[in-house]
Amino acid sequence: MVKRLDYGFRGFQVPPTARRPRSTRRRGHSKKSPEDGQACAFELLASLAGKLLQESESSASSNAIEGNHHHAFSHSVVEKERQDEVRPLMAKVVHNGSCAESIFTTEMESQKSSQKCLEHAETDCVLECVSVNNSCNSECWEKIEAHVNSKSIRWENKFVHNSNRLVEIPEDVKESCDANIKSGFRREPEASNSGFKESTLDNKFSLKDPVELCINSPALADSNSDVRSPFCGELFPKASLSRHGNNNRLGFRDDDEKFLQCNGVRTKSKAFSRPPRRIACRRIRQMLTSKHWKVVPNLKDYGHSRTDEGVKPLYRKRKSCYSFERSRHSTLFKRRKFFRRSIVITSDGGLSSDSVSNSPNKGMDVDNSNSSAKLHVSKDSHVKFSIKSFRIPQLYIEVPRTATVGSLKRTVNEALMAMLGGGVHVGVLLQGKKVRDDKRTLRQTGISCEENLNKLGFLLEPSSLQASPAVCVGEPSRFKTSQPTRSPEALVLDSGITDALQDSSLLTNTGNLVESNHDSTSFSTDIIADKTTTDARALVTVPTSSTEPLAVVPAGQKTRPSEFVQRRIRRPFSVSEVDALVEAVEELGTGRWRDVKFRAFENADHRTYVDLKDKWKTLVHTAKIGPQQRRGEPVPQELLDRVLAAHAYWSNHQAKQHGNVPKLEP
DNA sequence: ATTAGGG
DNA sequence: CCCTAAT
Repeated sequence: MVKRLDYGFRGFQVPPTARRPRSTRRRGHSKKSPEDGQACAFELLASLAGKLLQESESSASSNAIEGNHHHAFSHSVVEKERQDEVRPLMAKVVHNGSCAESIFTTEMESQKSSQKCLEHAETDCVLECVSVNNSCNSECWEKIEAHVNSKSIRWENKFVHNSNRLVEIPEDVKESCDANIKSGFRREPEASNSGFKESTLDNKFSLKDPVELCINSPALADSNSDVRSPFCGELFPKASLSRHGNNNRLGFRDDDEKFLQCNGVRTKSKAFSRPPRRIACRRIRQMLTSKHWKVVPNLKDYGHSRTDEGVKPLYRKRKSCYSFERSRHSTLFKRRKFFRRSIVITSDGGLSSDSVSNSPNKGMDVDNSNSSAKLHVSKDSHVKFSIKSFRIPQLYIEVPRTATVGSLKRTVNEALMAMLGGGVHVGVLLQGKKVRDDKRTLRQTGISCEENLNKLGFLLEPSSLQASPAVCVGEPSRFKTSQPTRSPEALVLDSGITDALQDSSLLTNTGNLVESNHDSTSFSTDIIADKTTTDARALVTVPTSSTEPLAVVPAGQKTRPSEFVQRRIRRPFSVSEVDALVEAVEELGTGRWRDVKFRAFENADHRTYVDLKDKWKTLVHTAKIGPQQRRGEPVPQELLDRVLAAHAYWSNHQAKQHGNVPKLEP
């Protein structure tokens, strides 16, 4: 039968004239303003999470955890493990069509908990055990240490390297430790010959695949950063979490970088942004991008060695997030991309309008320890700061046990980058408290007092605005209602973390400082290097010299970091996405990608209309070649047939507009 | 900002 | 996926 061309391939009501003038059309970006009413699942989840955690913690002492958390969730599962063991709590929150899920692990702070630590201390699994037992406090640690020492436990089998602690788990404790491997990661120059040999974890762990690593975690309220917090869509493979709960685990990723289908949930942490913070963030950026400053990357520390073939930065912010002063700040963007990876620490000159003077390499006293920030007040009334290190909290990663250490590093790096992707906000801590008033002078704040020498701390927090770009992926709009999720998101970090971290430090160097602003799960800022103060949650160790990596120097004319733009992470289209695309094209034709985008991928910020166009191109190609030649997730032949049909139809349609004769519809 | 195509 | 030219 002959189709009326005006109605599209499938006769849908899509009058050609329906196209609004560009000026009135919606912007290509699907992002909504932070103010728009749509509730943010993340936020919701975050609050619930906090509540949950509090509850569990408070009830833990009375051994009455069970059954206390059901009410608050549409779906809640409390999987009880062996008495006294970790109890994973799975919470799923559904709100306005969006859902977010997260898994929380609570533990009983019972003696047995400590007992367990000790028990494991007899093996080479101390670290892991600590991870298992969130409640393992310093006291517990001391016991462990004492125990370890008294037992003269052998550590040779441990796969340890400085802060990179990948521990080999003895056969007899593999089971109990399972996925709770505590590891320390340290950002270090790629070139550093740390002697940390790349090795396959395969033989090191006997864990259920995949291995999940929880890197530090201030408060539950977050995402992988960072993984930053709550998640949406499908959860991790049950198998991986069912038995052995992890620490607060909010993110995940699968090896194929498939995406997590996050129904209707915006990845962007719009809900987390707060005006003040935003302003501060902007301020920082301005400062960084100001003509007076330039960031000089320490290439060695870049983390992306050319020799590593598979390095695929995945956060790379881009236009896909249509929003954001794209054209106008394209240049700035590139810079940001660069900054994103730079944790600027010190420099000489002024760091703030208060004309604070930072001087890192001045051989300042960096004595002992915990406090990574020190200051000296010189006679010239200038205060010099030396920031020793920063710590990145809360990164949740999941990798197959067959992953190599190298890939693990990359993953961590990616997560890190994603977390910092949106830029950072610098906070100042004094006596563990945030100094919020930017107007006050150092003197007024007491920062210039010698007494506060070791009580100063700096923290970097993710900019909630565009933090973690690649976390939750939206589903094609047509799938707004729940649709079974097939593949977990590639990167686990999630803007959600942003929220969690909102008030907790993302990066902190406070030694004896304690973030006292965050209620729930306040995390210890103890420097892990000091075992006696190790906090189970602080899995990331960023010992000493962390300032080396990057430095800010007075603007020069050399460095041209903008060349470090990375390629976006590859995200194969899922069948459902292809289906959505095909349907949209059938209706709209092949020359209206922008419309297709809105029609079927409005929520998938990572799919640009160009992506869709490209995908269609490849789909047409795929449909033409033999099934054996196709690669990747197989696309149902039925869909390919439709692709071909639609392609033919619209080709003719277009041709017809040029005077050719329309064709019959298949 | 979009579209169309080559790389 | 990226990049560009042309709209």
